[in-house]
Amino acid sequence: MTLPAQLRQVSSTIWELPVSFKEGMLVPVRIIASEPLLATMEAGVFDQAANVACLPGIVKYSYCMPDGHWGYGFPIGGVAAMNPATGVISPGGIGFDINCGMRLVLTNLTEQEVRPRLHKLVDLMFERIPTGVGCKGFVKCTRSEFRHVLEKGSRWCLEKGYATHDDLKMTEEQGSFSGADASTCSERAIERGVDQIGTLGSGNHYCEIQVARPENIFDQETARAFGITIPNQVVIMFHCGSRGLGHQVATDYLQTFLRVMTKKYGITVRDRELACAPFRSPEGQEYFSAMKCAVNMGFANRQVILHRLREVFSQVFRRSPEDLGMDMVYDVAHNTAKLETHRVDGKEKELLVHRKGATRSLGPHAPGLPACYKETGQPVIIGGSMETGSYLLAGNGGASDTFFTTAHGSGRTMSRHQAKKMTKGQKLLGEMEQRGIYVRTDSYGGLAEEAGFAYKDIDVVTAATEMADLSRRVVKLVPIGNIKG
DNA sequence: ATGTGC
Repeated sequence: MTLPAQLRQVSSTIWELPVSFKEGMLVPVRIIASEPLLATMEAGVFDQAANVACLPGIVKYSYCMPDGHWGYGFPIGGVAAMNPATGVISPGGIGFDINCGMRLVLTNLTEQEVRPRLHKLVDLMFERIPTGVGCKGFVKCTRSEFRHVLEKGSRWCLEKGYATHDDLKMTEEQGSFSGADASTCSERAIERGVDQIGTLGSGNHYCEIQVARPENIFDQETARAFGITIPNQVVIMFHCGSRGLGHQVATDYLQTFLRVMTKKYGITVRDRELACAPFRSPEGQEYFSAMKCAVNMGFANRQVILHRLREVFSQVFRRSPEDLGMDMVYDVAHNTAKLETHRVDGKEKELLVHRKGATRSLGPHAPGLPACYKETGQPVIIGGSMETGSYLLAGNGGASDTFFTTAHGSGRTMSRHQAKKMTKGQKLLGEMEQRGIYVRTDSYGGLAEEAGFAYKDIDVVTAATEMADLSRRVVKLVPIGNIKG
């Protein structure tokens, strides 16, 4: 595709569109990418990032990460920091799946120990962790109890025996965003979410058994600090979010914002999908609270899935989760908005940072890091396609430019429809099995949509984040077992 | 992404 004529190369990994690119732009666009990745980006990405640059209160740049692609309103991979006093909050800058995120869990097992029981393990995971559209979890929860989940996140899990103190320590914001008031979530949102705690969902959500092969370790010292200490160590990575609850919250407030944005607040946007409200307005604050509830649902969801995983491994290997070393490396969200303090033009400022398909990436010594990661920087978990593997990285100081943010995944290269035309789920499953990856899925059609060829090369994406100094590669993790929605 | 969209 032809790049916009006004796109200017700032460095080997920074590409800038000036405010003259589009009428109404308040700040320039900055695309962070290597040249080959930039060439694969759709025209829509530049257009959408430029639309975001027009949003009231945006500070510094409208960013797009190296895995950026076309999304709802904002590009996926979009990062926008707003001045909270003058700026807006926009659901399109967070995504429908609020607190979609990644969790990585250690074991002290090796691939050699797991292989003989892999089928049993994956089958039991598939049985115990509900997958697919509309799936329900095992946690029986009244609506009023569910409101506690929304207000407390992982802290609720700790109270109910689904979490350890260490789990909370190893979760972004300790698995609980403060200021979540469940009364800002509609009854419909609560209805959709109440029986979905501990469920994986569908689409690109998965739970994977992976191996850290010695030849895939990029940074031995940091790998050790993150708990990767044994050759061919088995780890578990999973990807899911806040399910129906987050989706309904996004839907509800998009509607509200469309109603009040122009009429009440006089804001016009370049695209209806950028519906927003002033952050300090009643509507903006209500959405911010409901979004936090969805964030907490996302953390609780992943925490209960971890609880089930511990039971499954315990049953198959006849050892306790402690004995199996099933400790968390980290849990990090990639669809949120957060009030954070950042240094802008030499001054500390509080900003509302939208990250949509973009991962927080704190560098060494950043406040908010668990003590054990002070020297290494934050573990960053980037999921690739189910065929090609995923990465554990570490946050770098250089990410301060992007408000401490890096990429989140591979990014699709083709539509789900197109991918489904190119292969059949059952055929793919057989091919993967031959290559030593055992997969169970709720939907063969859904599996075909997630084929490796439908995604950008994760090696290229993570290399670009390293070149741009946003995060550095620690270890590539390759799949041997996978359950999918 | 989503009790899947026209």
